[in-house]
Amino acid sequence: MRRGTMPTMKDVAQEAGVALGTVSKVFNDIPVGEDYRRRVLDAARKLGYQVNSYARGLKAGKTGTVALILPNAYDPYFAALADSVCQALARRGCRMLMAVTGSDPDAEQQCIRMVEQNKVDGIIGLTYNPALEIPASIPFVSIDRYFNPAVPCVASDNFGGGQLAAEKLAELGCRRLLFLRIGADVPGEPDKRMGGFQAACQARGLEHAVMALNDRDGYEPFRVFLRSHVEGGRLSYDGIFCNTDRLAFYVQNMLAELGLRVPEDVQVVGFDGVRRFGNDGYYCSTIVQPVGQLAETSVSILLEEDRSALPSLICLPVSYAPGGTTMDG
Amino acid sequence: MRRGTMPTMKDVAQEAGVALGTVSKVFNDIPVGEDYRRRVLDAARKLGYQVNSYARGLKAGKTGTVALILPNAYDPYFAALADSVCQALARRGCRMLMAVTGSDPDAEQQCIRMVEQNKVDGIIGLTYNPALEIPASIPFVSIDRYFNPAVPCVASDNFGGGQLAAEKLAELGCRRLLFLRIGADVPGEPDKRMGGFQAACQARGLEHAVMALNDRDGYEPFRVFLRSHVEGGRLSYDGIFCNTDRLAFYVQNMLAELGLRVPEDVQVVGFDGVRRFGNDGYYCSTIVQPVGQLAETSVSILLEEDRSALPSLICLPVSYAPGGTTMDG
DNA sequence: ACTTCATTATGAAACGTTTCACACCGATCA
DNA sequence: TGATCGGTGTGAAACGTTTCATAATGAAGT
Repeated sequence: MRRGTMPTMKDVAQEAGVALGTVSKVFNDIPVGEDYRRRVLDAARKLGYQVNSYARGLKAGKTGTVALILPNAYDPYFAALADSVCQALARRGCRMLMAVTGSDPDAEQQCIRMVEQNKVDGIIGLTYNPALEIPASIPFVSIDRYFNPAVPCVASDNFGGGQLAAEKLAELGCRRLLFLRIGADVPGEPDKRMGGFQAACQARGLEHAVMALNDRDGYEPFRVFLRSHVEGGRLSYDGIFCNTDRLAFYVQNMLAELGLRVPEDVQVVGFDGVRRFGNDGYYCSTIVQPVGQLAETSVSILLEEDRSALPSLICLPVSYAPGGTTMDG
Repeated sequence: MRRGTMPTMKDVAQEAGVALGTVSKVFNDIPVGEDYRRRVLDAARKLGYQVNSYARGLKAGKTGTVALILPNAYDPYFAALADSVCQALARRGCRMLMAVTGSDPDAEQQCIRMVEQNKVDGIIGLTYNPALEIPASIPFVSIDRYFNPAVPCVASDNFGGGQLAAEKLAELGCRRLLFLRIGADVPGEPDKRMGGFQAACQARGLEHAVMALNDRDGYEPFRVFLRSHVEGGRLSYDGIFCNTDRLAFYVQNMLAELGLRVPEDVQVVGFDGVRRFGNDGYYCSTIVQPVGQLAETSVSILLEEDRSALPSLICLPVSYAPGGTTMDG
């Protein structure tokens, strides 16, 4: 074998006294006589051979790499997702290429082009651009965004989560509910949280109101809104459902400013189930998204061989967890 | 051009009426006549051509991909680091391959083998295995771990951070300081936090004590320790420096349990500068690590062409930020 | 003993780049 | 006018795999 450079399949073939194709078969789990297999593996071990995945990627098209496109990597929900996806891929012997977009539609499109050129085996995207051009040549799974029936979407049961939140608040004694929503105007899954909430309120004949804001508006209008609904030291609502834990976190601070106690005066439920820093609890009472399952399901759909009959939307069950902002502890 | 498949350089060359090598030069920023350059770029745009990075990786060895190896992706400090590294790489037109190890030394070694086979241009690692075998063929930059002078390490000024914490607490009126440390027994940079703390205490003639625990011990022994040092409703210490914000977060809860008020009875300073969930503050008063600079510096050292005279240790300045657990707000 | 057939190893071709020795061209100079 | 030379475009070879048509082998049937 040539020195000073990584050994190649040819070197292994020579060392083992077999043909090049035989070595290739061994490393691709294609049946080969037991004695041949052994000779190849021994030679490979002896030389410290490792498959060059770039040569493989060039010839076979399969690269064992999947791209994850996220708005950012530091928000706890996205961070948890990235971690889970990375592990789910590792279990299958795949690598994760990560790209962050800052929620910018143009950056998202550019990321897709970038990973397309990188010949990944698939893309998992949590994106904000409904007009995203997805190359037909690369399998794509969308998380939380149901843009297009042709693109499989994996999401939590957002409608059910909205219902659950309203029902929990009602059970805990709330009579006048408020839904607070912040986010981009994406026609994705998360909007269904409101639908579920409203449906449950109507079914129970509960008084309820809704206030929705766009990300770029910031949280300030919520503060103004809440202040304007305080009368005689009491808020017109006794239960608030926020569409993210982050919003619920802010709302707690706003309520404290107004001299309102949580959960005694107002109960608050968030959405996401993001763990607290210390990982020993939640930031608030919340509807917990099954992040691990979300990742596992996305990966298995993405890597599914038979792409003829893929589901267009998979909803995963959510659950409720008390976190100190409701009367159940 | 052949249909139903991605265009290649050959297609572009044909379309533009130039040679293959000329197209290659254009896409590698090698000088070429202006008219040729234009013809090539026009043809490429028309065909929607994109360089196949696997073919490039095979021939040239450069892949434009860098691996980041982390214990996990969900801890806020690691998440922030991952986000920053991803952005720093993107600015340079590179992609980030992410691997998580769960702090397991064997998993770390396996990750290195995995990315080695993937022919990355370099590895940025935050690892716990001091005996890690790093292939000489791949540039490696270590974050926070100064294992080996031959491997460049980028870290915060941990010694200075320890000093700063002690000095701040002293300035704020503390007289009996306690250092609490948790973590793996890695002989890396973070241990210097204690050194700096002790040096500053000695320089000022301050009474001080230290308690250090291994990750696997959990936080419980700290609780026991603190309880045993309460006498007559007062703790024997009036200032606590924790080696991570996470620990400081737990310590706050423990102190509250003991009926001690933070910061009135005891002031607490953490380390890391992790932002709170809402990103509008810190979890505690803390020594802030310059995460963005850490990432930027690591990447630029990793991608440095001239590898003959690399620094073996780069210390980046830390700063202090009040976060509600000290008397300065 | 000869054919047939299934099984399995073989090695050349191809994947899409980069590189480099070479050819070409116009300019400079004796 | 002819030789020399720097500059620039050309295209064949090489990178390390996978694939596939072919050859070799051995077992079974006549």
